[in-house]
Amino acid sequence: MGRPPAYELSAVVAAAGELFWERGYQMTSISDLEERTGLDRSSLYHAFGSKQALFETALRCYVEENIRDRLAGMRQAGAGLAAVVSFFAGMARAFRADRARASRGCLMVNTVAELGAHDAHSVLAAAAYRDRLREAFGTALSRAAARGEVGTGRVQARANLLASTTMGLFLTARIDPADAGAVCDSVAAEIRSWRRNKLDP
Amino acid sequence: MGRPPAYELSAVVAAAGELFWERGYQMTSISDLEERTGLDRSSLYHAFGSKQALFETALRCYVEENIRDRLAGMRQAGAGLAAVVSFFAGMARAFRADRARASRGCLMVNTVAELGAHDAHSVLAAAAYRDRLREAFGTALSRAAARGEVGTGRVQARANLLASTTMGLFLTARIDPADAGAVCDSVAAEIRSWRRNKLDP
DNA sequence: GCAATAGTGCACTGAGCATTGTAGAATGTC
DNA sequence: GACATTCTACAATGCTCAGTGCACTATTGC
Repeated sequence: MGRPPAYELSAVVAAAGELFWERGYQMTSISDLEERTGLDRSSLYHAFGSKQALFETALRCYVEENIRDRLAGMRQAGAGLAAVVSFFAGMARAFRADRARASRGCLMVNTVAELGAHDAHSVLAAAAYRDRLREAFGTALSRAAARGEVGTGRVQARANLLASTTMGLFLTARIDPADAGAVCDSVAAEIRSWRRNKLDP
Repeated sequence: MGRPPAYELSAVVAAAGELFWERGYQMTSISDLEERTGLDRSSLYHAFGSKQALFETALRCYVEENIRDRLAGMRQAGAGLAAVVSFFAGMARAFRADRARASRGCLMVNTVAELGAHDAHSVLAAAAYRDRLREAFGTALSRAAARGEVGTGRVQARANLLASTTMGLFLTARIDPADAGAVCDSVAAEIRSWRRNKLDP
């Protein structure tokens, strides 16, 4: 009972996330959020409690929306080295497809750089994000190793390296999206060269 | 003539840079800068004109102080693949030696993530920073190729990739410095594996 | 010592910020 | 249709911020 909300919560969170993604946490004011979401500040505070809480919700939503699908290909049963290459090919495509969007980089990456040690939550969220990347790369590389596509020795080290590289790509995209696309191609080429030579022992 | 300054300009710039590095541009207030530098805001404004101008000066100083020496090893005449490996070994050492400092990442990386497209100067500075990294990696890899340590085909692509990876490492360090050290080791291992097998054509 | 010059200390300004309070509007239940 | 409940609009709160104005101090050149 009571008056029904005039908005859809998920749409508000998504709109807020876009704004935080464009401008960063601190440069986004409540007034900006009012304008973008169409809600009055009183409604925002009623629904989320604080700017910080809205941001955390938006960040969580962002990660789900933007990462899950991207990593899905590497978690499939048939995934292997090609799936890892595809991930970076997809990144390259995304960077080239929408320059403006690509130049925002990644909200999670931007957040850890902006708030870092001053906000415990963002460090935890960033660690979780990093671990999801690592796990996905690790899964695909493990399968590649099981199939003999690559050696078994450096699977986790390489997965961690690729997670770090992915974050670096988002930063590179903030400097120049088209250039970041080219670096994605280089990463893909490097990964392809991990393929064990059939003549090797 | 006139009253002499009671401070040393370079020390003030360095102190301001440290603060910006710890807290980021926006979270650093003029009051914070007064406290850290020991100068009154009137002196700061007299010397630099604005918070933005002080930041740009501090950023320039930071890049010179922190990057030049790091890259020096790769610009020497005798540099090759080992110099590139050494660069990442040095990064690993630094990350492990001072956790608190390492968790600040890199001021330039943080800045491009925080201010990004909203401050044209920071994008230009970041591009220059990226290009310095690329050039240093490119120089060392070219020499390595000339000596036959690695193939000649992917030198610049790999240099760009390593520049991107380096930025990713600084972000990784913001999440967990010790872990970033481990990733540095993985990068070094990967680079070593670029060494052309002596039995190859 | 007496200008002229340059640096400093302190109070102040106006703007913008996140957050809150309150009055009213829209719903369900009886 | 009255009530409880939930949402919304708008105004105001107290606070911090970047930047400024001004009186004062320390120096140089004469």
